[in-house]
Parts: sequence; C-alpha cells; structure tokens
Amino acid sequence: MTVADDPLNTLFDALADPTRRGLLQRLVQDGPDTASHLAVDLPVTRQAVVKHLQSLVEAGLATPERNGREVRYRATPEPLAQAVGWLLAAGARWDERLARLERLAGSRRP
Amino acid sequence: MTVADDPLNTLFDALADPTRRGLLQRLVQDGPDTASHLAVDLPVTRQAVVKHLQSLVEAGLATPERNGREVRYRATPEPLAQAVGWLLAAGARWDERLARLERLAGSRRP
DNA sequence: TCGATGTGCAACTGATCGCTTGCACGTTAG
DNA sequence: CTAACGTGCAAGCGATCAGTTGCACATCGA
Repeated sequence: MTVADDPLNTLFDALADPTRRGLLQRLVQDGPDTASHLAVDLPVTRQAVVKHLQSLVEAGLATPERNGREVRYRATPEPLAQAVGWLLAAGARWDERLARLERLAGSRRP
Repeated sequence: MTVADDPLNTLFDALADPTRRGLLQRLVQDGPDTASHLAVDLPVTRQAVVKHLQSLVEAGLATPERNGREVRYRATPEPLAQAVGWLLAAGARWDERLARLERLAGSRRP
C-alpha cells in the first residue's frame, strides 16, 4: 500500500502505450469484447492483451464483465475527463502567466 | 526502423509521473528554472531531476536554455493540446456510440 | 589567479515492464 | 461423460527505468 496513489498516474500510464490506446478505442467504438478475441488482430499473445486490459481496468477505463466462461471488457471512459481537467488546468495556468507577462510588458491589444 | 514513434507515447509517458507533472507545473507558474534549483525542494538528486526534465523535453513540454554556466528549463505546454485532442476524440466517439445505441433502441428521446 | 558553483557524462544497481510459456480449472457443447 | 474452449495463475527472461555516485569540465566572482 503506497501513499495515496494519484489516479492520474495510472491513468496517464495506461494511455502512454499505443496498444492500450488502440484497445480502448476498439472497446469504445465496437463495444465490449473479450481478451481472446481482441488478441486475434494483435501481434501479441492473449496474456499480453489481458495485462494491457488490466492496466486499463486499473485506470478505471474498462470494466470486466463475466458471462459464462468468457469475460467481456467494457469501456468506461469517464476518467478521461479527469485527465482533460488536469491538462486544461495546466494550460489555463500557462495562459494566465502569459496574460500576466503581457500585462507587465504593457503590450497594447492587437 | 519503427513506424514514426507516436508523439502521444512520450507525451502521456511524461505526464504519467507525479514528479514530472510537478516539475511542469512549477515551470509553468513560476517561470523557467534550473535543475539544481528545482532539485532543492525534491527528495531526489539533481541528476534525477535532470533526467525527468529531459523526459519533458523529449515530450516537447520543456526547452533548455543555456545562460552562461547555468541551464534554465522553460515550459512549452503546447503539446498538451494534442493530448486533449486525443482524449476528446475518444470521448466523442464514445458519445457517438451512445447516441447510436439510443437510436437503435428506438428511444423517442432526442 | 584561484576557489566555488553549475553542468555533463558514464557506470552501476535494484526494480519494474512487456511478453512468453506451461499448466490447471471451470464452462459449454456433442 | 468427454472433449474443446476460454480463462486464470505463476514462473521466467531480456529490456528498460529510476535513481545514485564519482569525476571531469566550463564558468563566474573575488
């Protein structure tokens, strides 16, 4: 148990891998699917896909749903909003600084 | 030869670390600063901070500027827009799917 | 000039990652 | 029942990572 693991860590980490982004996109636009089926179109093993999916689950971006002997992963993209929130906050603070600099520089409005 | 390493990889990877996010925030709101000075308030070595900063530079989020014997890193948050773009695209596609499902379900609610 | 300061480079270690392989277990269909 | 299928668990392995340490080099101030 670590110290209050910031959800942004696992979130951005999940998004940092192109395979995971691809999986998330597939789940989003094609609906829930199983690891075995998703692995068919990928150059890696089912187990590798499972681990990628678990990474998405850990980030809150997907949820496993057992149905008989198979497990379908459904996309739950809500946490993406948090990422967007952080990015916009950083950007906003940047714009703020820019505005402040402009003000300090006494630039006239174009 | 790999296939044009997607900039989103290094971008999200840089953002996945809380220390790097913290550094970026400091650079954004406090202006350019050196690795040595940034390292004072952190529980790690200057060299570690340098490597984090290089990660930000690789992602296009910072730029080193040499001034005499010191090197100041300036925040360049423009690439964040790309990240936001991807996230919104994924979200939009999700909403699209939701809308399609609603349409298929024959819901009369617009 | 000389010492203090800021940086860069390289080697090293322990941890984590990505991925595979092998096998056991529950589930479905004939 | 039995055989095929989908999944889960765990060990293993090479590669990469985060971080440190030690040292060389350039630059500034007195």
